[in-house]
Amino acid sequence: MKKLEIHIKIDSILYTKNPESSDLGRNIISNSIKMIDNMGFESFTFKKLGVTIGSNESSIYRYFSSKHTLLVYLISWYWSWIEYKLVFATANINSPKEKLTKAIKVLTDTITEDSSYSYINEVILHRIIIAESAKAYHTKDIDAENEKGFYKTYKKVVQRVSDMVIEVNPDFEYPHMLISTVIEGSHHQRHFSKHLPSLTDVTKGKSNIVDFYTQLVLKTIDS
Amino acid sequence: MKKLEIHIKIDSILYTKNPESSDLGRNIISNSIKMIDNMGFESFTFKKLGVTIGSNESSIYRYFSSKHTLLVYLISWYWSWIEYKLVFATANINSPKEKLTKAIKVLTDTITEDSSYSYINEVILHRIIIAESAKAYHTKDIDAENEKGFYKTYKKVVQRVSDMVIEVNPDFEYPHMLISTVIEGSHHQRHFSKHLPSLTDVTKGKSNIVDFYTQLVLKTIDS
DNA sequence: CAAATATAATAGTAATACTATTAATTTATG
DNA sequence: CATAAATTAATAGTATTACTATTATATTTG
Repeated sequence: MKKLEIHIKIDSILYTKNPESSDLGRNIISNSIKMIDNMGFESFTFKKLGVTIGSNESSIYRYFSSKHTLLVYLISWYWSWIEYKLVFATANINSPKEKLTKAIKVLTDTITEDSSYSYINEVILHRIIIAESAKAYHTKDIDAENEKGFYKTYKKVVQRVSDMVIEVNPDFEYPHMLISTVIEGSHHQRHFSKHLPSLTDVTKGKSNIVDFYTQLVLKTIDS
Repeated sequence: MKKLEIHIKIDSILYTKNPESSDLGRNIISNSIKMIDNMGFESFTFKKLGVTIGSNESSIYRYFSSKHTLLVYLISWYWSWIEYKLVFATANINSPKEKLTKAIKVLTDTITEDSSYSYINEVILHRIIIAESAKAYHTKDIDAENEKGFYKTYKKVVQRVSDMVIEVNPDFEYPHMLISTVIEGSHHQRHFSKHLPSLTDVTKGKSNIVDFYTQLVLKTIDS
């Protein structure tokens, strides 16, 4: 069966020229994802990207004003995609608890399959989110960027799942804290399990992370 | 009453020359803390530090081989200090639950007072931990650095509090995940409450963060 | 007081994260 | 189909960074 071709629209504040609008733009996106994953965000440069895509550094600057904005673009795309997955996973489910459980799975699970309809490899992008996204909002410019709407899609996801928490327990006081803790926490756990395993209790094969955060949420909001 | 003068010993892998051993070294530490807090880790350079302390860039390199190792040194100092606070806060308390509660407070609370015995301002250092520490372990070199023992003090703290979790509930399967989630989570919440408040439920004046994580831990490990 | 050590001063390097200019190529439209 | 407009490539250049290396001058210590 053919996959549903969703289209994720990205706010124009996140680019100078829309990368979806040309081959070069799409090449910038798909190859920057691969390269950031391979060499890490610090080592990644527009010059190196230009070499691998057979294009010039200055041409890339016509799409993104800096490598930081490119990272923010990727992160924003990721959260829009997660929101789409959330909507899909929770559609037509009446039980608030079941809905929330499904949502937590979407937020905390691994991504195993690239949807292949687009030039964006979600499996690799997920690794970038885990390894690099903290760098995006740990800058001195965060307030200015937030005002421009750079983190809107992330905030939307947190809001959406916080609403599900409230559906389960309307008296729970800290839904946003809980959900942002789960999101950031699960990313940390995946990072730690790879590099600082003594900070986790991840055992091979088992998807402990999903279990752990599901239990954590359900027990915490239990009244 | 005079404050207890504790001494925090830092492993020699974390410096080239021990900064505690000279005025210049102590100046490097105390001023780098102030400067990183003021301008952010990216904008901070050894050249700028040299200018403010009236010393030469190359002299600073005799203490730390890079600004990254300096950051790791500061983080390591912070976790040793937290471990000391943990031991102190939980001494002579018999109830496992009370002990754990005190420990969570140490991990998640604000730092309001600089202990003033040393050249290290803990209030400012805490801000650096919140804003910059993620950058230390989100590098391509993390595995090599971890092997050298760069993150030992952090891991010790997680282990110590995980043990307290097990004291309360010996059957709980994910103590390390829980505690590292609490630590990273509380730092995120403090960062978000300042810059992306819609991701939190922090209301002015109240120490919601301590409350939230205390509830979260106790409920999650409740059998 | 001499030797060892620490620090300062100076210079230099490769790379980064851009900006600016001009030229070549492609695409749109009248 | 021709011309303008837009896009991309090529080249060059800049200030800064994160260092390293060398030499000179202080300072400490045995």
